[in-house]
Amino acid sequence: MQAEERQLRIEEYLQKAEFSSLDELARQVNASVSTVRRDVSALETQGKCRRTHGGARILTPRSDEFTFTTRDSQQVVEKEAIGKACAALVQPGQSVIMDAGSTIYHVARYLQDKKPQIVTNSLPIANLYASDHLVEIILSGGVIYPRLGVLVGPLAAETFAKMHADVAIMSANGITPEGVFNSHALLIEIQQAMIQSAQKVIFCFDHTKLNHKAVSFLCELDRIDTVVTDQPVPPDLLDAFRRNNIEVVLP
Amino acid sequence: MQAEERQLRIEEYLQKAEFSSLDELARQVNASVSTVRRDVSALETQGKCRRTHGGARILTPRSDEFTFTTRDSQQVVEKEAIGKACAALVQPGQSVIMDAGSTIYHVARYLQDKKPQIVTNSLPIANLYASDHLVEIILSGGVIYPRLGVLVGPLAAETFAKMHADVAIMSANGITPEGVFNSHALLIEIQQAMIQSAQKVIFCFDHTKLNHKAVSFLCELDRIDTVVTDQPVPPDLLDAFRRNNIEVVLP
DNA sequence: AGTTTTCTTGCAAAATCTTCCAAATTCTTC
DNA sequence: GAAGAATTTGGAAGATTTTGCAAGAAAACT
Repeated sequence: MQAEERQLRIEEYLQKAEFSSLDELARQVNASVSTVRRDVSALETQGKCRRTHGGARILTPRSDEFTFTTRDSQQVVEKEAIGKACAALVQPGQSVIMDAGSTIYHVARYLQDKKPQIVTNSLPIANLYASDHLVEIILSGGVIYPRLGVLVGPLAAETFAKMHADVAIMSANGITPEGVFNSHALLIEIQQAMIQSAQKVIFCFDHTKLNHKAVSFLCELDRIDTVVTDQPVPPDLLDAFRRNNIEVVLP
Repeated sequence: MQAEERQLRIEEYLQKAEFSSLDELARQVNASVSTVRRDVSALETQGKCRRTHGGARILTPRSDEFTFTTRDSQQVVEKEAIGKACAALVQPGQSVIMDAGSTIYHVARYLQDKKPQIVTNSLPIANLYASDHLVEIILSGGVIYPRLGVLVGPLAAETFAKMHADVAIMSANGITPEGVFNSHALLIEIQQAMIQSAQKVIFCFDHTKLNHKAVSFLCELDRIDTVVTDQPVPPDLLDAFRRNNIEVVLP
């Protein structure tokens, strides 16, 4: 590949991913880490991105929850790990319903090789693969919920009610032995439709969500097939998981 | 092969590929790398491409106009003018169906003050106002058409069939006294649904589209209420407009 | 403090560029 | 049509750039 083409592709990839490790970039453009490092340095002098330790990021991150701020850089690492582990559960060519939310966004980033068919109401995920010919994206309709870039409303719920997918990859605000809870009431109905339409249901939770309860009830544990999380599950919750035949996956 | 023909084909190939190595070009035109290198140098002095190490690239990055990296396309000035003029036709608070396409994107940019409710299948327009609380965006569902960022397919058509809006702001590839034409067959059905669902239909055409015919028929002139364009309309077309009570708006 | 990861620097291999030359092609002139 | 001149083409030698790797330095994590 040409040097300029490589740099352009790095730039484009960064636009979508906001942040990327040099390793990941090297894989993306099929070059060595050294070369990518030099490319990123060149792009930095052109003012097109900023180098960080181990990677690069775009200058103007999107102004929503997907922003990688230094504040929750720790969280990002965990979400990356969850994302990678969860993506590994998807088989090549499967149809995947994907929830909106930053954790699920990180799952999406690792799905490219699986050539999946993704059905989602998440604008960031849609943008991630908007010009990728390997990944087919079906976007639900709906009203854009400003800050989050999520499509909500009856149009979105209808879309998922009509769909059938192999897997649903979901997230929520909390999970306890009593079930899964979310704080965005607007999303509940849509998420329930997503769960209804999928053969297999995978939930992703970072450890802060375990045994945490939020306002609205989303679903019973028995609808869940797999939980992906980043730390060992507390005993009482693990018991509940066992009773409901929920598989637990750690990175 | 003639030298000129070779250079023409190199130029054409670059237009398609955006980047190419000399090796690849040599294979394309069936000549040696040395020869192709000279050709590329010649094309560079003519200002038709730029040499890079190991290859060449076109000067104007192939901005699919829709690509989210806000790269500029040709005729930006005209499109801006049309966009501004067209936006002025929208009343505050109206519901507006917006077609996908670069011209309409420029209309969208000037709509913020009108606090409109926008219904669209254009991902770039959706992104434009994704985190704006003044403009409500309803995105149609659908499959993302890779490089264009347009939502297509039955889901999209259905959405518009169910909608009702005050205005539809549309574009197409050409307009003649016989009607409006577009080249993307995938979009025709969706655009027809858009036109059907709107009280008032506005079409935007830059002057290159006037009296230009494309593959697929989109609609008759009598469905149009207003045409916004950037140069005076040719007499025969203007006659047809008058017969169909079409108002013409120039910036 | 010690371990791991990443960065820098220097270097050698690979790829590419320039320059030059000879063969091939085309053009000119007779 | 043929001989000679001019141009184009393909390739080779040496210069230059790019690339990937490795060792020590710096930074981050535990």
